[in-house]
Amino acid sequence: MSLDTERDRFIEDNGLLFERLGVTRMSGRILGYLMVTDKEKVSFSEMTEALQASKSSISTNLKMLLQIGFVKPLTIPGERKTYYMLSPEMDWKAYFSERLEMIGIMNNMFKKGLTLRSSTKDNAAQWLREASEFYDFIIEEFPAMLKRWEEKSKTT
Amino acid sequence: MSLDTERDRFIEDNGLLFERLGVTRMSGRILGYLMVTDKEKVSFSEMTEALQASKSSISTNLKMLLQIGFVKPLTIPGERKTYYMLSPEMDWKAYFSERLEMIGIMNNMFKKGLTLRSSTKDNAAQWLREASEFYDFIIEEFPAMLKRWEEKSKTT
DNA sequence: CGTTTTGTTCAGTCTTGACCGAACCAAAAA
DNA sequence: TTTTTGGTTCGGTCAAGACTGAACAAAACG
Repeated sequence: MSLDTERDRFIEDNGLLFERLGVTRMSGRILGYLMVTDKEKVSFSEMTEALQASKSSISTNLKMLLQIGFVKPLTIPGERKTYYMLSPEMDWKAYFSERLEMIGIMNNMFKKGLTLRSSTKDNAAQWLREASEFYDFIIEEFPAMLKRWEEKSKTT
Repeated sequence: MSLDTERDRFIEDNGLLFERLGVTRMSGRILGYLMVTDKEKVSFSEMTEALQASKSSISTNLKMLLQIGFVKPLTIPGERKTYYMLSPEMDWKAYFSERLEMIGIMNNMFKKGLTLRSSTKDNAAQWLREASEFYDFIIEEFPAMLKRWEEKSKTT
């Protein structure tokens, strides 16, 4: 298999993975491209070219990736265009903390459900309490875990 | 606000939440209904009635919830129908472990990407390495965290 | 046996939203 | 000023998949 088709395959696979994760296929392709391209920085038009996608799709999805912090813009004096690269300052800790918010929302549903029940002793109430206790635990432990990461990565 | 519309609101909200999480709205409604109903067990037809949904939709989504382990079937001697309830043996630990697999798949992409690169020293390679190290860390730490939960919940 | 109850499955519909093309805009260049 | 470049935005299209309804099974009942 040629190197390029293997990379192309990787890019498409990443698109499909992102789709499974609930994000757009195109954002996965953009990130996949940035992961395997040999260019140290990539312009907007190079993306539309490489991925054979419309400017609007690249624009929208690239903006999302910038927003999340996966990708960083890079401008050069005397050059009009903006280049893009995988963000060297990517903060995985912050990213995961954000994702943790969904856990919190789910937990709120459990607690809310509990307040809506007539009985607080039957099976459903018990179930909700256990669910909420587990989520409480996760929400409590996760920051400590991320802190351990901080310590560990600081030493390298 | 009447109690029932508040519960109905909760059920719909749970549907919308599940949708955000990438599962079907209907599965969220079913689970939401089981969370707030006062019945200790609910039959198939009660669900179609309560949620005003088709038998096929209930059938499909209920099967999914049974599969994940959120819901448990309950049969009664001398009765034809199957009843359903929030599973008293719900294993949150196992559930979270399953979800962790997505992290593993993402991590594999990072590692795969790294092998496809010409250079292992440039920014993208560095980015991939850091990403993978972080995911390695999570995958390594999570089981210990779940074990702590085990210990903690065992004492109650 | 038929009939009724309980649920599954499958073809079709309808909605959502990702993506495209074209119009548009801002800034630099000419 | 006019033109070119780089990118955004907006309306429309198209595909995926969630949900429906109807046809189908299986098992209990009469």
